[in-house]
Amino acid sequence: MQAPDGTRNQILRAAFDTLEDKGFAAATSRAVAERGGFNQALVFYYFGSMDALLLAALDWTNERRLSAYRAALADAKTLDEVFATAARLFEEDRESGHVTVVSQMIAGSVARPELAPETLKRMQPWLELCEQTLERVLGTSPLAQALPTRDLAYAIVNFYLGANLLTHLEGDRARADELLARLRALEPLASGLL
Amino acid sequence: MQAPDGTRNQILRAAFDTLEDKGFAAATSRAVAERGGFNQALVFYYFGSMDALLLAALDWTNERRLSAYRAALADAKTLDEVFATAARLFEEDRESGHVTVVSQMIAGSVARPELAPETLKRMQPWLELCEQTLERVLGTSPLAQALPTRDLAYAIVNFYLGANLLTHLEGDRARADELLARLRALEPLASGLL
Amino acid sequence: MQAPDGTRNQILRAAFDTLEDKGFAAATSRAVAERGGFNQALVFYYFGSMDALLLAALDWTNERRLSAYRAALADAKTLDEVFATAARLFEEDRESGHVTVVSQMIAGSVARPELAPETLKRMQPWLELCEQTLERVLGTSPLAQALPTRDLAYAIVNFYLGANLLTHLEGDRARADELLARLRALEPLASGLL
Amino acid sequence: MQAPDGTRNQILRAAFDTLEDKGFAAATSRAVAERGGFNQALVFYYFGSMDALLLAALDWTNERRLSAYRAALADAKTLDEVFATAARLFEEDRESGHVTVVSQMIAGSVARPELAPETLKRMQPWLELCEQTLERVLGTSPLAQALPTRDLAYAIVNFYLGANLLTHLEGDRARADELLARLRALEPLASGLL
DNA sequence: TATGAATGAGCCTTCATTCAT
DNA sequence: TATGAATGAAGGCTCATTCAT
Repeated sequence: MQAPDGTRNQILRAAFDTLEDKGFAAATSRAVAERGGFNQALVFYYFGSMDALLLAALDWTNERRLSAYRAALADAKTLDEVFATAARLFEEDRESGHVTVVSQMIAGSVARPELAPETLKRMQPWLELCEQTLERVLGTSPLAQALPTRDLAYAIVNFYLGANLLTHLEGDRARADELLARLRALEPLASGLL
Repeated sequence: MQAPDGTRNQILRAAFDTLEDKGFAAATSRAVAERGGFNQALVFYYFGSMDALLLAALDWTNERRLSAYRAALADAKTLDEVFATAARLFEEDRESGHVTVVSQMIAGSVARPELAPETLKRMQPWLELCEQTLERVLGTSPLAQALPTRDLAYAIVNFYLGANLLTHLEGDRARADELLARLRALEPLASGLL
Repeated sequence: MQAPDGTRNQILRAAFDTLEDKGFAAATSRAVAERGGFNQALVFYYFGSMDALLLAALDWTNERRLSAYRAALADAKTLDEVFATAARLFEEDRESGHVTVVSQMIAGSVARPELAPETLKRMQPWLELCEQTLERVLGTSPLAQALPTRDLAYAIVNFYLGANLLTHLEGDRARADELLARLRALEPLASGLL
Repeated sequence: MQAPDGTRNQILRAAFDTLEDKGFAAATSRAVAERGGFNQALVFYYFGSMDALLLAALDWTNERRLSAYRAALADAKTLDEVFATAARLFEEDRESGHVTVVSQMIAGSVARPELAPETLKRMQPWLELCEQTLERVLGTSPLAQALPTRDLAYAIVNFYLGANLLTHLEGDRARADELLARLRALEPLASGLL
């Protein structure tokens, strides 16, 4: 009962973890196996190829986070609430390594073009969720007219990815935290524009 | 005078080109040598290691672009002019592959931690240039008070990197172009806030 | 009675088929299991090892074909009849893949020396059958005196194996068919020599 | 001066030797490197792939043997002389392992279909040489009319390949030698038929 | 009887790097 | 300055085989 498909999940976790703190180029089957403490051949037994494993790891984190986002954002009605919720979720993402894995997969897709369409496909739900949420909150406000929700969603996701890259490079999150705090402080101003 | 260090520059170019369209994980000494049409061992003769070459390539593009940015922005006094200039420069960056190389180096620094501090060091001038320019243009305007130039600079660079990742993944720049056009259209609004 | 050892035979068939059209070096337990649609471990459950399975597959086809040859040749009294019968049987062999499997096992025995004595043992009945048949038909004719039946039998089997190799390589049987037709046409000449 | 292209030839020799006494399925890059006493990666440095190396080894022995055959057969005018020469050349082939390598490559081409057309291409010169020689010696004799030289050539090559397989399996050449001696004794008879 | 999971060894190939020339 | 040759380590992946169930 407790852990059906235990090994498969173990591999998925190990792949995710490796991607997170060793990065795409170092996420080799050997590295994943070592991290997870299992035999290297199991990667291929369960997933067939490294590409498939990496994409499965992306799916795994995507699903987990998407449902968290959806659940949390469903209750957020005002811009204020959305800001607060998003800040918390984003914090969780960083904590869990989700954004890092996503950005590593995107960056890695340049070296491995076969991954690109698959990775892109997995980004779409985020763009849609972001757009829908903005639509609901901003509606037909002047701000949404100046910058359509579709474009704003794109900007936010871009920012989100870039922020992760830099944060990782810096090794600490102080500067990103500072920026986030500033942005949150802007919310009343933004709310005023509605 | 004729062509001092001709080969060295050739290698630099080849490394840059490879990073740009094959990505960090595929930027091997062999790939670079093949692209540039020279002997693989020359990489080590001139640069000592792949890490050093990659960083040198980053320096190379950084210097070129930084001086272009500095020259162009020096003349931009108003927010309007900065917007116009930045849009043109950014377009050049995308055209030349500069942003791609930067983001690949940043993403690759996760797999190769020795690169991280070096890569980070090479990002600082951009953050500074961005901040100084904002400072000059926004000065003590209300906008700069709500969002300090330092934070705004950080946000802009983040966005700039993330945008490149997604654009590369999508394979075409339509969506990024659209967003950029929208942002430019916001300038009068921003100017009004000053 | 119904289907004793159904699975065992299924494995045998799959091994035979795999040997026939993938060849010795590609006749892996996985390939056999996939071809037969059963679990890979069954190979070892029923046969203990791949070597044993391959030899069993050789036995299987050998037995089937040997009894067919014996039955058919028993009725052939004259050289004429032997020629006709052998041509038909040989055609069946090629159709069924028998010769291919035999030659693949022989060739593969170089890479896997443990197989060699076992494979050789399984070739003896053919040499004997061939010799006995020749003996019966050629008897003490001048031809048999010039080329003893034992040697002629050896020559025929050699030819038979080599012909299969080349035919397989060419991908079509046109040239072998042509040669066979020519040889059959020689029969009156040979009969005349008796 | 002494050994230009030394290593390349060393690899070729090692590949040939491995093919000869370990067989196709065991002719791995490691096995070849170990046999030749060089680094495994050199195989790929010089030949790019195992397939390419194996084919190069086939070329190597083919060229050596073909020129020996051509030189020797050029002087053979009568059937008698051809018989004597061929017997000597064939003996050399067996001594040097040439036939074994050829038959292993042919047999192995079943497992590795990409090799098949290349291997086949390398068999053509033999069929042609054999046919031309027969043509020259048998001319328009009754024997050549009963069994066209083209077909006879095909038969001889088939026999040649099959004989090698069986000989290898038996581990000693006694029986093949015996057969060969018998065939040579038939020459006066064949000459009589001209 | 049958199977899914697991493993250690080995496969071909590519890596960054060194070195003699 | 430049190169071809060479290497040990590591890459993804498949192998025959075992074992608990």
